Amino acid sequence: MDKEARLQGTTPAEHPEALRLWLRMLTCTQLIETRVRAGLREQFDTTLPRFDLMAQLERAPEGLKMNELSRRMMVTGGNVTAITDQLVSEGLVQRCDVAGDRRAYRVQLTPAGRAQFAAMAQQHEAWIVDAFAALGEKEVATLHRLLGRVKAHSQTAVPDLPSPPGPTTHLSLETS
Amino acid sequence: MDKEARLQGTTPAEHPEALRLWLRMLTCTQLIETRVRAGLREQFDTTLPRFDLMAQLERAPEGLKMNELSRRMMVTGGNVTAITDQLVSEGLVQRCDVAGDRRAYRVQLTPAGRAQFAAMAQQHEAWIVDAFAALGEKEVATLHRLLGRVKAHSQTAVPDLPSPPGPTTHLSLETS
DNA sequence: TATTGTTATACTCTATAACTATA
DNA sequence: TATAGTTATAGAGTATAACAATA
Repeated sequence: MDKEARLQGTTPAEHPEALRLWLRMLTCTQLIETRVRAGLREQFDTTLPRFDLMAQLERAPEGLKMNELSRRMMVTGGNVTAITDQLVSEGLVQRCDVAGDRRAYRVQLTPAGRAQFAAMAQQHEAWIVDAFAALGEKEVATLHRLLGRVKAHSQTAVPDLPSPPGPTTHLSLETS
Repeated sequence: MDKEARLQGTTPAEHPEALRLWLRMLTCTQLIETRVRAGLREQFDTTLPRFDLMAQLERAPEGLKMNELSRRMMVTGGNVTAITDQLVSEGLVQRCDVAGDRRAYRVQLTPAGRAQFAAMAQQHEAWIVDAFAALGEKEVATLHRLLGRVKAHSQTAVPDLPSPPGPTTHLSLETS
């Protein structure tokens, strides 16, 4: 590959700090995510995508179509079907017919699902609060603000990767 | 944005800022990671774990044992074998006998591997620098410092999850 | 018996694509 | 023909466990 030649001279390593920041951020994210996943599994026998799906429904009391769930979870349809099937079989969500379109239906939390989600959400928040307990209120705000800039830049830049392979999981919750 | 607020409204929510920060951080991480993965695949026909393995070797010119690679990559041995096999078959790394222990060997970058890694590392750094281009030097430093506190807290706390399921990938690079 | 590394297998999370049934 | 949803399959990335050879 002659790509080496082409890549020469792009950055003479002027910004190693960005690299260090990235690795640290990745480490933090993984530490927290691993903890959340383990907690969800051990305490609620569930997974992050399932939690995510229920979180979406919790915010839409009238229910969501598979369509909408897929879009909001940033995941393709087949996966949503599989997760929904599981949750239905456990009585946590239900599929309700949509009047006027016999192809579609709305997925809703059942009372049992709503109750379980409440418990999970509370515990989830506790994990997250703990994860950032080393920071003060102001520092959390600073972090949030700076990452907002990073996010905005990442989302607008690079139109040559328009519809990438897709996120790995459950990022859906950041709606902004 | 209003959806975020609605979500937080569901919980008693004394610390919704931590939750919002977490979701934003997760989004940022995934945006950058997705981009890096896509770039590695498209421009170098490789993956993040492969890149990570080569990065480890680049820092250890004398080579590393499978053992060491496994530990540094925070991944179990079978996976390291598989990745190493691939890289060997492409001539990017080689297995050298270890004098005095016929069970083990050292894995080293070949000259071709070293050359390819140099190109990849340069491009990788460019992606990362771009990802944080919205921030100034001081802000990058601030982020790095604050996340250092988060990391330290996450690593020391919660001894009840001693050896968790393990990270998803390539975090190894954060050595500190 | 302990350690190094390999092999075989399985699980999680995701994607693509072919398919059914409505519209 | 287009859309809603399902099914089947594949792939990346990881884990565990049984195994070989050597220590």
